[in-house]
Amino acid sequence: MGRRPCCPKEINKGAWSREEDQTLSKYVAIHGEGKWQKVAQNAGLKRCGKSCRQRWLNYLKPGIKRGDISVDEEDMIIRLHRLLGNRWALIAKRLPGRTDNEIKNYWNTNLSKKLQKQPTSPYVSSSLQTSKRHEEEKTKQVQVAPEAPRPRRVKAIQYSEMLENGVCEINSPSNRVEGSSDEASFTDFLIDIDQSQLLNIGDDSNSKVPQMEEEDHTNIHKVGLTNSPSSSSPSDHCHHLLPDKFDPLETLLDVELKRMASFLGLEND
DNA sequence: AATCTCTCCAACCGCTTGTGT
DNA sequence: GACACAAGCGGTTGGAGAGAT
Repeated sequence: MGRRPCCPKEINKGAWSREEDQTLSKYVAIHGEGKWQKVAQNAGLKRCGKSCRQRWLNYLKPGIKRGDISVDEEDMIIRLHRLLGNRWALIAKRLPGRTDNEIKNYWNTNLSKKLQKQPTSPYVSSSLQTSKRHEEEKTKQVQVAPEAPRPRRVKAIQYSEMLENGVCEINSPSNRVEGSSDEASFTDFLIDIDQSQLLNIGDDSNSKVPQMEEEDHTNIHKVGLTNSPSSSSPSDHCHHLLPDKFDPLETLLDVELKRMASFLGLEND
């Protein structure tokens, strides 16, 4: 009993023809994205649903930018990679119009080689190195292990009110384990945050993170470090649903990206 | 001109996660 | 809780084109 094949036997493989692209584009334009297996069947494409999805998302979807990755984008990729490791999808979300596949390919074909040639500051692009302003930055670059711990995916998160000492505790309903202590489920959830990366951002004494942001991620730090048995039970606090999905990783990214924006003179973006 | 080697990138593949029943 | 299915993700592969010999 092997794995059930995800695709019919009679499927096309390899490069997509113009006709196939048109067929897929028309179908998605009419019926929308999703249900990719049905897209493949209903549109009359002899393709695997996954293949249709990938073709659409990486190539046909309106707004996809192709080629000519700018210096700014390159810097962004380098810095995001330092922060996130090989989480191409997350990196791609921060680069409008770029796909995870393209960024991954660009990294593998260009940046990884480029950075290999710069062993002393592996995460600083050549453009950055030429800038005096970036000289400081260079000394601060810390290489992230390629096998940096993978953050968990987090859905809706509840958090308790700010405590008197300014510590915010986070509770994730989806991660709460029946029968386990609240502390355990907290710890489980908090693995989501790579503390070394947090510290990497936070201990940057030279960084000019605006005060508000400093407070923001200080709180996140404390979330990760306040998980002591002495802390009061989360059930003691009234929980509030955040207005929107709150993703600690996103918060971290925002902090880092604001730094980047300021760095690149794009503060108003 | 022919052949080989290298580079790039679209596409494939297997695994994980989310969701519905 | 178990299962099935869909979607998402990242590593890898293979073909096309460019450059070298």
